Amino acid sequence: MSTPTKSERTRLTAEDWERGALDMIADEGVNALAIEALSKRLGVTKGSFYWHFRNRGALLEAALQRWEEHDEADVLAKIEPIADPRVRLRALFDFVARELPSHRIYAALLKALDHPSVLALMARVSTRRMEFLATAYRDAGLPAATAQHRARLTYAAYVGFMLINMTLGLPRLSHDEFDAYVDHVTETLVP
Amino acid sequence: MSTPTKSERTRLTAEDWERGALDMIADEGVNALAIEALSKRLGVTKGSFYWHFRNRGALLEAALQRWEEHDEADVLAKIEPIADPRVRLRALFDFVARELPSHRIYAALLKALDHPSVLALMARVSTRRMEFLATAYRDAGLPAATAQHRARLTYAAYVGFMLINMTLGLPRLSHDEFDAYVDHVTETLVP
DNA sequence: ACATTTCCATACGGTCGAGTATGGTTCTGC
DNA sequence: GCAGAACCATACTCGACCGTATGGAAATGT
Repeated sequence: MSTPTKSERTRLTAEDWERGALDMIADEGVNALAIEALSKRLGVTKGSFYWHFRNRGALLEAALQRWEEHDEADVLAKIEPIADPRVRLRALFDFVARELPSHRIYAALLKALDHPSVLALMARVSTRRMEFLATAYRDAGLPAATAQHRARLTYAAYVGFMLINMTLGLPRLSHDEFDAYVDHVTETLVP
Repeated sequence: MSTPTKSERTRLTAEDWERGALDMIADEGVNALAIEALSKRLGVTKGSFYWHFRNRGALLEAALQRWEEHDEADVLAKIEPIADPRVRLRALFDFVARELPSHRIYAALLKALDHPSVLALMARVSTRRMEFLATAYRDAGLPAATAQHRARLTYAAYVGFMLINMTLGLPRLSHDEFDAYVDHVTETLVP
């Protein structure tokens, strides 16, 4: 009855390191991602790490790519099929409320734009999400140019909100306040 | 005819170090602010630095405080007296277009929220600016609660725009595109 | 003019974390 | 049940900075 997926005392794989790296990023930020600290967290030593990866940058790159492909894509996958643009956009904002691991990582990455890899990733993600929003607004009947602007504004509001509420240590909105805010935003931004 | 303000071969003061630090932050980011590198930049050695400051943290703290008091305050000072809220908000957005040193630093700080001092500063600045916006919206006739939400939304859009356009390496908007965007934003957000 | 303060150079010690070298242990195929 | 591969531990080196110690040069008062 050996359960190899259980994290008891089994040997590690590259994927384990990547997941561990993402956990660590979510908890302590990108700059805190040190391989010796992560090794301790995983119950091994550096010797293990340097068998799986060439160096620290390779791990970060792999972890970010994993996040981009999995978590990031999941968000759009769950929202994209929603037909009504109003509901679709509303769903997008609602995602921010829940403290999904994906969003915790997003917020952590927002704090680490110093790093070139993180910067490049966020640039890709941002353009992708803005295009998604532009499509939604066109579906809602806005002319192309207006939809483009509104998409930019909406994404800016989104990322700005993430920054203000999750990244900065400002007093968090209560549940009711957040609902009222989201209502206000949808009324203001969604045609 | 000695011109002591000229940066030829004069001795340094604490203020010089603070300004130099801000320049360096604007150019290469907060994490690149190393005292030996800054010393070289200023044409002296570490020995000078440790006469003026206790350590690196003290310099960063002083530089940030300087920015907060001077550059930061200047922005509001120029905008606050504008009576018409529409024009006032418009002016605020217009400031983003110009590559003022103050904004370059703001963008650099946005990339370094990992650092506690930077985080605390940005939290202060954000609340201050949001309150400023809330006042503007109340002056424009919005009810208090709505004004609060709209202020949050506007500031989120502002900081998000800074992030997308200045911090991330995305293709910058042309002058015309920017104007069109600002028009769209003011029409959408300003009552 | 000379003493004192102010400012800077040089040289050193100390830390933190990345990366390497090398050998030991555990798995897997045959 | 052993050979080779996969995985990990231990013990280093090395570079980048921070911070300190100390003496010298430049300004400034008297």
